[in-house]
Amino acid sequence: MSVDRRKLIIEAASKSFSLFGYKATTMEQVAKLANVGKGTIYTFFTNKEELFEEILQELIKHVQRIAQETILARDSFHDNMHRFLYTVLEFRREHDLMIRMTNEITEMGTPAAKEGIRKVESAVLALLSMKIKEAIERGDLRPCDPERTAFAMFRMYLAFVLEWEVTHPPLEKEEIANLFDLYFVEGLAAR
Amino acid sequence: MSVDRRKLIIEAASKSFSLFGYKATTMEQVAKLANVGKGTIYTFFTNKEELFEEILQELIKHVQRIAQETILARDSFHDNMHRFLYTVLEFRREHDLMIRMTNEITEMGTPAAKEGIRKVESAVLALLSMKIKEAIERGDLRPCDPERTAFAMFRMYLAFVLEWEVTHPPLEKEEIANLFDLYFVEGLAAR
DNA sequence: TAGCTGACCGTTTTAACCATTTGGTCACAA
DNA sequence: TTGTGACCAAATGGTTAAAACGGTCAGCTA
Repeated sequence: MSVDRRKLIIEAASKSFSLFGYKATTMEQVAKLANVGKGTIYTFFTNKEELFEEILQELIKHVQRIAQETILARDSFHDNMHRFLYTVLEFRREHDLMIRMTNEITEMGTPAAKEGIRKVESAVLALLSMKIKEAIERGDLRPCDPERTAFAMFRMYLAFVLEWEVTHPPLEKEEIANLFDLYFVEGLAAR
Repeated sequence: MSVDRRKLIIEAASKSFSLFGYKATTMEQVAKLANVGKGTIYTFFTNKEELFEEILQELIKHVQRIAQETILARDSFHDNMHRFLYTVLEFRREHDLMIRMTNEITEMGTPAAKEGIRKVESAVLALLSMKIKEAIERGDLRPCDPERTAFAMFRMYLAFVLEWEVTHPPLEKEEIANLFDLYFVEGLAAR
């Protein structure tokens, strides 16, 4: 084997998807970037969508690994959850392909990009859901539906990190952590 | 005075905005529907935007009145808040003009419709914020920033009512109330 | 003559057109 | 056997003439 053409293609496509988005990335461009003939791409991937899917799966694994690493046994549930959610959203905010997909959704309505974001979020939610389930079994959290709880936590975080600053001055990382703690962990009921 | 032309115009425009949306509503169409000349509209409203604004203000007053009525002194904070939020979102789900604006945002990106939704939500948030402030003063809630709390509550409700059912079976009104209570009022911390 | 109107104006949007580019194939070269 | 780029139908982008639009105003009518 001289060179791993599959890997070359994935690297080229990944770069192009991040740089120009799904729609603006052409198979010819990918072929040129990877120094392979266009036909070669189709020996590894049935079509453009599947090539994108492959890169998406890598992205998901990446964010999952990063998120996993934030969970530290010695820390409290609150600290762990906050770090977890913040890491995921920082990843979303900083990773080129994520940024590009978000832009592509708002500017055009590219279904592939929409599905991409949805899949990443769904993977994160599954992981978060698992962590919540463990916390319940450990006795750190009250019994509750892990899936719904993960959904609620993630949406609230998303709202504070991405939507709040549309109409208000952005919140500090610390402030978001405190709000998360107050609303979700402690509860608002007067004691 | 024979007929209140201003009122005729507002009724016709309201119908058309609800039926076809902001962009697809033409001033000529409104004039025909109202049985007035096109020029007459411009004796009451400086332009299309102001005509829309007027109808939006009526919509905001309407949702505010309806939401206000859900607050009953004899009921608990939890019951009141839930009824409040649910009423607002039911209004959003059922009112023709709200539905049409939401569609217009997702299908095209009409700025007027986007601003419209934003204004209604902002008015609701202000009202909710006030109610939370009262609850804190009354001692029903812990001290917290009313604006941020209103934002968090509303976003979470929106997420459960509108977004959850994109990927899951929809939640019953009762279930949402319970989740709201568990996450927001009681808190998830093990006791 | 005050209130109302629809023909009219400059601008924007739509639609029809064609040239180019695209994702995907396959006969052939290495 | 593995890899390729010329090739194809389909999709897209650019262009431009025609239609439709928001907004105005001279003149009509009650």
